[in-house]
Amino acid sequence: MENADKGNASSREGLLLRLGLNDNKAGMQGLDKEKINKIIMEASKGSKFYENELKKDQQVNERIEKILKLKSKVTDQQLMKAQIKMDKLAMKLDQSRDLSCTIVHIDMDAFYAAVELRDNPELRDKPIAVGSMSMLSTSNYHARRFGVRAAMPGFIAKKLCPHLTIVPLNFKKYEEVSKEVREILAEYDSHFMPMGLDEAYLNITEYLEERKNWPEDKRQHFIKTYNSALNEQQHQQSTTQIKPVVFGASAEEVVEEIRFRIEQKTRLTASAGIAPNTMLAKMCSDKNKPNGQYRIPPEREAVMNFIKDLAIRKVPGIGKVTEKMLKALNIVTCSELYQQRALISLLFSETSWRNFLEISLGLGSTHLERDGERKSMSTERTFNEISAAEQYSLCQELCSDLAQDLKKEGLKARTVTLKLKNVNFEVKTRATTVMSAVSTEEEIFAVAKDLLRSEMEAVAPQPLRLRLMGIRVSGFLNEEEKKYQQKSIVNFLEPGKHISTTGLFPRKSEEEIFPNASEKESFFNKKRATRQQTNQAASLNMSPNKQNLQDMKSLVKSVEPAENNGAHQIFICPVCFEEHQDSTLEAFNRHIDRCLSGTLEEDITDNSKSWENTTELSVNMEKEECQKDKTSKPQIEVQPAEIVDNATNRSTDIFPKLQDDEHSRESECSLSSNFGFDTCAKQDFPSNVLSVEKEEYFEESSSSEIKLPCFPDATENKVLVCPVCNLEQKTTDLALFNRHVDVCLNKGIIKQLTEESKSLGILDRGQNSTNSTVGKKRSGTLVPQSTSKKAKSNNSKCTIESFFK
DNA sequence: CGGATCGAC
DNA sequence: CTATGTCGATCCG
Repeated sequence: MENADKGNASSREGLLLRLGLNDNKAGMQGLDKEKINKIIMEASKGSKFYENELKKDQQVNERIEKILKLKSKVTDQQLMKAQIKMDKLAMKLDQSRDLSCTIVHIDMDAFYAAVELRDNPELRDKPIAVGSMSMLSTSNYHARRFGVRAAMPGFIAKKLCPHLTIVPLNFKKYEEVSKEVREILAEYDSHFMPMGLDEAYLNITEYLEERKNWPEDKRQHFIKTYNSALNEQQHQQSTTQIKPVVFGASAEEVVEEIRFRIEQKTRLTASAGIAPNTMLAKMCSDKNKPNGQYRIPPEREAVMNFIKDLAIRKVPGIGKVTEKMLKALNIVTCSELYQQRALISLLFSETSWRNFLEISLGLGSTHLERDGERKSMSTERTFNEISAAEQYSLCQELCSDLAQDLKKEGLKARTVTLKLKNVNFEVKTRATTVMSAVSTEEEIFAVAKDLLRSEMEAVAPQPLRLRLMGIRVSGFLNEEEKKYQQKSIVNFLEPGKHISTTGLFPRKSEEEIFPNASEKESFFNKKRATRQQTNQAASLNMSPNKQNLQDMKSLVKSVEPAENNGAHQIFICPVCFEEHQDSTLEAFNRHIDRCLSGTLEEDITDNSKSWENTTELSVNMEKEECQKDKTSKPQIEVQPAEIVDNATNRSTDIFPKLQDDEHSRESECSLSSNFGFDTCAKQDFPSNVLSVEKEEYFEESSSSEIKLPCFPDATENKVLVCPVCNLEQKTTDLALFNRHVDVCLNKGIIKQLTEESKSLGILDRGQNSTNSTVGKKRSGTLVPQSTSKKAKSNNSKCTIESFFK
């Protein structure tokens, strides 16, 4: 589905984006951008929703300020080091670039709206949107000219476009159509990956190979012509298959064929992108939409060209917040993202900057991984404010729905999360992980209800004023765990009983708080009445408070007389899952304690250990176990460090003072900051100055014999580019170059831009933007520390306030 | 683990 | 009147 905000990077600021303001290319019949913005603003102003948007926007601004503060503390040395690190990585990535795949992204045009239009010819040529007065899923292109977009509430859309027809959602229909489309897609790639109902990725690499040998008749299709004046049945009769069409074997023609067949079969159009990886393919499908396609040929240069001036906002995974943060760093396009790689690596998390680097090199995944196992399942509902009793009922209903879904997939979950959104649109989530996994309505509700109650108590005596409630379950048991779960001691606790990690104090029962809850809303009550019976018994509260510990003890003990008079009670340790025939509870407890402490050596008997201790411990234990599993993530290394030279095994200072010639045994290594977009340096740094982790260093040095890739238009042999100012140096003399770098570092030489650099277009926008737009739209272009501090403060301010004027 | 946030459809 | 529902990922504490 189209994203309301996408393609809108040039719009003023984040908030406007969030509200769905958009540009209107040449609004012939529609509204122009100014009008659209005004209307949306008027409709939004003062609403709770809007207030909350302001708040969120403010939070983003605070994040930006933090980042800018961080930036101002970055030293030139750090930057330089980072530059080298990133260049090395960039080169490595570039070297392993895989252009051998042909990935296709298919995107149905205005899908829901198109389906509705197809089935309702009267609506043709009218602006329509699919959804409700409170939320639109999509709109047709006609409506978009009025600024009506997906994710916009219908009532605002109506203000923008009073003649707008809003059609309610028909999910079943869309699913059917989607299925028809998928049948076609499967012929080209049986492992294609659907993304929602209207999009899919295909890897047609293999298919293309096969098709090369196909005879013409296998590539032939027939055109059915539809007369829109006829109805469906008449179509069937009147369409004789006449004109044959033959599609070739090239990627383009194959995709033409796919789109042709989709249109023939569904009478709906699709757009498509063809590229060597998914990221590019996705962006390509956007390029000639609607009803068009675009291909990036599998050449490095073509990729780089496409990426070059592309707004980062177009990149899948970069949303409005990231866009705004990068914009604060003066980064709007992908080449700017590349240029700032050193800085970025110091300001963002490793996963983020690695991602950014790959984006800026036009890299993406070349294979379609089928989605792994489900991680969570949830359901949520928005409603008008309701009473506390109704909130409980609703909660139960959600649990019921969820339980049904869980049943379909046969899943059991360990974590239950309650999501609440209050009438001010503030969202809160509260979660508990239980020892005994849950799957039935009662089990889930037993947990969710406690969470809900806690939240109620937190604001009491005020009621919780909610507009949305949701329940999510996660932490699913795998097959093995499901078996264990049946055997283990937790089964002694009745299903649904849980050991809460929160709420260590006794709570009032539900009835205490809402004495007449069951008398209030009759409609909820029928269900409720029946459920409560089953529930009441099972969920009297199992938080590990003292009262409940009693319950737990008695639960365990209660099993004992029945079987064998307590003589040889069989317990299953909740930690190691082994069976124990301890004669007493204490003995068993000691075992658990040992298990928990990790030592199964002979115990130092401690009779004071109680269930209380063990249960608390076992909860903590569970946590620790989980944390052990997590792979510790590597820290970003900013400190000047030592690195051991592979060959000589001696420590060398890492700071990149360039060594003189003789030491530079070399492969080619770029220090250029305009890697891929402009002329690049091909001079290697001596490897002992490389500021990378050791492993990487070794890797690199072992591969340093093989030829490193050339960048597209790298022409001359030895062009040195200063890692500080990003400029080419005319000299090839390392000593001279070093001096330049030193000067750069010491004095912040950035202003001294050479003319040829300008003409190459490798300059930062910020660096030479002394133009007049500053203070208007693009206010506060960020300039590297040395030149302007005013710009910075300017920047953080240019948000909503300016809009109000 | 729990909570908040982002991003996509 | 009237601003979604579901899911995965990531970051921080």
